[in-house]
Amino acid sequence: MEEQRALAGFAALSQETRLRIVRLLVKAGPDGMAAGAIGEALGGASTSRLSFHLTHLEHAGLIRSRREGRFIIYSAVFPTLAGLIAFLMRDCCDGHPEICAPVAAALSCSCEPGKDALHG
Amino acid sequence: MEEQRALAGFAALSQETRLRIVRLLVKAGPDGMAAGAIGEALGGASTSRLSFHLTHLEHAGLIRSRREGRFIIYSAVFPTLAGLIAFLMRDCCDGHPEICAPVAAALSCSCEPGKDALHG
DNA sequence: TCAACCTCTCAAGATTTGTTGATATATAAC
DNA sequence: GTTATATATCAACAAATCTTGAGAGGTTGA
Repeated sequence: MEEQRALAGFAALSQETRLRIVRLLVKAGPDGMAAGAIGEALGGASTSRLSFHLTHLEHAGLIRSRREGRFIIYSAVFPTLAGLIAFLMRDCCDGHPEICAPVAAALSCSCEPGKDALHG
Repeated sequence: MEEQRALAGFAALSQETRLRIVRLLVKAGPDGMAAGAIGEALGGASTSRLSFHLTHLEHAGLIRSRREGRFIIYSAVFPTLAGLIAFLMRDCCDGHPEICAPVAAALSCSCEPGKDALHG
């Protein structure tokens, strides 16, 4: 990932409504959620405001959309999220694994079956 | 990490000068760098501009400072970086490890000795 | 075709953020 | 104690961003 793309990603995540949308979609997984359902989950944002932020996030590559009937379904783009993290931490631990270990540990959630984030 | 703190963190990373500073300090590790050295590495930012961004980053908890003689040394705060990532990806893979695996892989740099990020 | 539904686009105003240049504070060297 | 070095603070202006409200584009079902 190059700098400009990373900047766009972090800028997209730096706004309350957008951060909530992304977290919602991260939890929703590949199925995603319709724009209206997202708006409801956020406690009722106006459609123009919601659309503004969804467009912003999509342009940053953090989410993508597909049409299903009259709904538009949004879902998280996990590789972009991964790219942001990788960009930020690149060359972090050159020769000193213990330095960025807490960062790596933050991600060892239930992704790896049988591994416990707290006690693994 | 709570939402407001995460927002502050991402906002801090969403600006070109600040993102460069953080990456510089992530590479520098615990030793950190003096403000002046950071400014030079950035290609010469005015002291007020540099100070503005360093203060912003410190307030967001992404970096911290200590005085050494007449220098002020800044260094990255890795746990905060880890917290940002964890906040973003929390509950990401509930029952579906394969979904956020690429995100976890992005961090399996040389942190874990003997593990290769590309082929591990 | 008409009506209902879901979502997007646009323009205007309000707010937030970043830059600049001047000045202030703190430490060190002479 | 005077000068040089290193960094922080302040005020003013410039620029980017967010919200609102009105209206338009597609899609579905009668």
